[in-house]
Amino acid sequence: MAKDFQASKPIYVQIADHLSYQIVRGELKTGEKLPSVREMAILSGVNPNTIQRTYSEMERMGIVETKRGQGTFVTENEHVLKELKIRLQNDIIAVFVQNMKDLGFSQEDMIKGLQQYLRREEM
Amino acid sequence: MAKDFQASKPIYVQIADHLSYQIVRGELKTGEKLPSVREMAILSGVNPNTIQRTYSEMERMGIVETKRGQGTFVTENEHVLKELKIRLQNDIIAVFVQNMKDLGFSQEDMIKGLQQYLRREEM
Amino acid sequence: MAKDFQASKPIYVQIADHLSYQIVRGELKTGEKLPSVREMAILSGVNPNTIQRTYSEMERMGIVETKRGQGTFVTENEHVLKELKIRLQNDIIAVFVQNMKDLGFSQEDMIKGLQQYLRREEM
Amino acid sequence: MAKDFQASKPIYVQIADHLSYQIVRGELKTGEKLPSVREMAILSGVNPNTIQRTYSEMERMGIVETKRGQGTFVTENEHVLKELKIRLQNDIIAVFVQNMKDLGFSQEDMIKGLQQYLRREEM
DNA sequence: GTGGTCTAGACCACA
DNA sequence: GTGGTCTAGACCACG
Repeated sequence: MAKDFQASKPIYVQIADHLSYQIVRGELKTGEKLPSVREMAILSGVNPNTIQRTYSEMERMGIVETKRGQGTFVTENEHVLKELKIRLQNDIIAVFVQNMKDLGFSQEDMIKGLQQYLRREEM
Repeated sequence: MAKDFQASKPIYVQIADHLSYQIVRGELKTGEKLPSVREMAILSGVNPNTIQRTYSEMERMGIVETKRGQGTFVTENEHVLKELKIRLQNDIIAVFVQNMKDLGFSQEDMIKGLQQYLRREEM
Repeated sequence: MAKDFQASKPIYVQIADHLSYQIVRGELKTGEKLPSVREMAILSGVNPNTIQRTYSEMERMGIVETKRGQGTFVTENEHVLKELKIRLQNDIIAVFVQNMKDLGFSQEDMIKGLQQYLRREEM
Repeated sequence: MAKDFQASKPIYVQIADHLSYQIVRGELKTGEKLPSVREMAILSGVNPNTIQRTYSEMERMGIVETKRGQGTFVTENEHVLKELKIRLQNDIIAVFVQNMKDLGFSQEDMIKGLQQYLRREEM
């Protein structure tokens, strides 16, 4: 037990997630060009191949579209973006629920705890 | 070089968190003896100094008590444990709320999303 | 015009197609273990990374399943294999029809030509 | 090294096939002059010797006729062109039948599959 | 052993 | 310039 320090997701997934967040939040707008593979590699401090894989995965998921010789662009398919948002939301909730469960909280506790937290924050 | 995505928390904090979780969940019971610094270091694959720091921090927070020549024990102060649970819960909720905010969800959305998720999971 | 000599598909796709054929023809049976990435790399005379990609793609398509530390296996999902056969068949027919069209044959000609060919071959 | 998958046919044969297709489809008309060896070499990005060989082969098959000092022309012998078309058609069908066989389809399956495909395409 | 990830550096096709 | 593919060699986690 307890040997999984740094058991982080693959870098190419981390970057994909990061970009997905930016897209969902509108920081990267629909149709907008992403940094080129090489640029992004420098920005992220990783090898271009890793970014290549990130972009490939995102294309496979329909989040971006690549045009040879032109670049990689955020899809304009709103449906895909909506699904993406739902997926990301689900992941967040799943982590939350798991953690709360681990702490021994019931479902009711979770909702109450969240409501209290939000009420406090509002003030 | 250049592989430090998601700059994880210091190892000694990670271990402290991990132990705190175990305590709150009752896997480590109140009054129970923790593994010695050396044992824990081997279990965690970490330098004993790191564990020393973990235990010091936890003692500072009142979560554990060390008795010279005997070892480190989970506190029997129920109030502290209760506070600990609340603090961990708070951290989880804070992360959740931040992530949901980043995705552009309102407070109302968060609660509704959570409720839906729990309802789905129940089935 | 006419500059696309050797415009062959990527090697990793060629190998995937080759394996798919073997699977559909039953030379690689359902549940059977494929050669390891390294073995296959030597057999094919390519870099292990290329085979890795081949296997990844095939897993993504559900044709094979990989078990960490054990190997890569032909799926036992008959439905997927059926779909695969249909897809491969479709590809073959599409090429055939395109070529025949290029030669100026009508749809009727294609069928008649095929029937004649088969009749001749039977004898 | 080791990149010769799908050992493609010799280039001079590829070019001959390509020209034959154009002739059969009427893009190169009977009696029409083909590009000179040097022109064709540049167009194809190939050594003139290779084109020379292409033209020689095609002459041997009676598909073209070369006139010293004038150039190379598509034959006006309709019979040869007819045979050429039949030969090309045969090659296409042979490949198709072989591939379908490899996939485990019977002769009946082939015809049915083709008919279905054409019917689908019509829509 | 297995597959999975990553790097470094190369060449290609497209525009 | 762009993305796409491939190689060579390395390290990791899993069993």
